[in-house]
Amino acid sequence: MARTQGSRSEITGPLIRDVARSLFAREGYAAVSMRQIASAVGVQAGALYAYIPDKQALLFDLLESHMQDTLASWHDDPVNPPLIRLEAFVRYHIGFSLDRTDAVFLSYMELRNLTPENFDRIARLRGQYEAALEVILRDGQKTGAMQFADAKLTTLALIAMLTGVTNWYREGGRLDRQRIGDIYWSLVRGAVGAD
Amino acid sequence: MARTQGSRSEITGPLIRDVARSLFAREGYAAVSMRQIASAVGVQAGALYAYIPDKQALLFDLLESHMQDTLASWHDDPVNPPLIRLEAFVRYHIGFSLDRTDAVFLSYMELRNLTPENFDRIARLRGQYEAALEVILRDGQKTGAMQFADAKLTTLALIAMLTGVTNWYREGGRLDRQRIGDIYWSLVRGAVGAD
DNA sequence: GTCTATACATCGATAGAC
DNA sequence: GTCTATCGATGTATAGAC
Repeated sequence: MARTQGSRSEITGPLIRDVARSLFAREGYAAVSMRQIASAVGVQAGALYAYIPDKQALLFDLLESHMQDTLASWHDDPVNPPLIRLEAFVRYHIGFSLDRTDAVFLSYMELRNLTPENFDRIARLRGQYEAALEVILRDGQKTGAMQFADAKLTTLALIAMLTGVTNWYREGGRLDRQRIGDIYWSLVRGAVGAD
Repeated sequence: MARTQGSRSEITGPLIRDVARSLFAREGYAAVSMRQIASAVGVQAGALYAYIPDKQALLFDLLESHMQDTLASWHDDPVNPPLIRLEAFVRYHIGFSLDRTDAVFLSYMELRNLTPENFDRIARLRGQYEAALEVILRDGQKTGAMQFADAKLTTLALIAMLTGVTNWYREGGRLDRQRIGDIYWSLVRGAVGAD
């Protein structure tokens, strides 16, 4: 199977996604042109369409793969005490989010630029992730290790709080990741009445 | 001072801002055209430029006036105990945000579409608002009414948590505003170690 | 697989009539 | 103050050569 001259499909495909993720995060989906993406990749605009059907599919692919990664990388062990599981979730969510700030940003910033069908699919994945935290909270409530008024609201409140880290964190800043995890865990522990 | 025929400046001006705020929030600044705004207002696109210099100024005006409203409506009384002041802030922030979900959404969603100069001005206003919460937390820490590791991080974490309400709240939903305020206040009270 | 070239729509903003 | 008309730039996407 001879290679076409100039063919670099094995790197161009992923590169398009990397470039698009970065540009979308920085300037917004609607503000970024296909020409701009192509230029950063190092090809002409027309060449992009050998890899993706259209711009919308590119955005959806970025959001879907991010949500699937997020779900697939989280491992909960219901055998452990709820507080141990909650601490693991907090540290996982912060670490995972800080490793992919662009994707995290896109995943709640560009939902409105998805078609209704694509939006529903992403919302479903997001719901699954929220459920992963909610089940821990409900278990903790059951065993008496945690105390709060509403598991659903607490789930949404905690995820919003944790995800907010991506808005201000800068590599090499005042606090390292371990310390940030410690601080947020103590906030969460208090919020769920586990002191 | 005779009115020009067809002139409706006293309503068209504010209407442009209302329409733009709503459209920008729903579809994003970059995705909304001036023709779209004009159509929703009920004029032709060219007429918009009698009220605003350009699209960028329209966005900046929306964000700036929202941040100034947010700052101007908040009243803190340093004489009160820190926990009382914190509860007031929590309820104020939730209530004020839910009254203006579009503006709140824009104010952290469209920052990247501001020119650098405009961005700096909005960031400065945002910093003032964060400082309003931070001073309460530091006072609470001083008096021993609150306990947490880092006042700056706690400030950002709490604001992210509270603002998140705008992402899921729907009028006529399962919980009314009073109840939502109660639930979030108990989460915050726990987070700052005030139990 | 990538290029050049281009079709066709739409963009922000302006000019001049009324 | 608003209209019609339009400029010049830019948008997504496609066609056909190599």
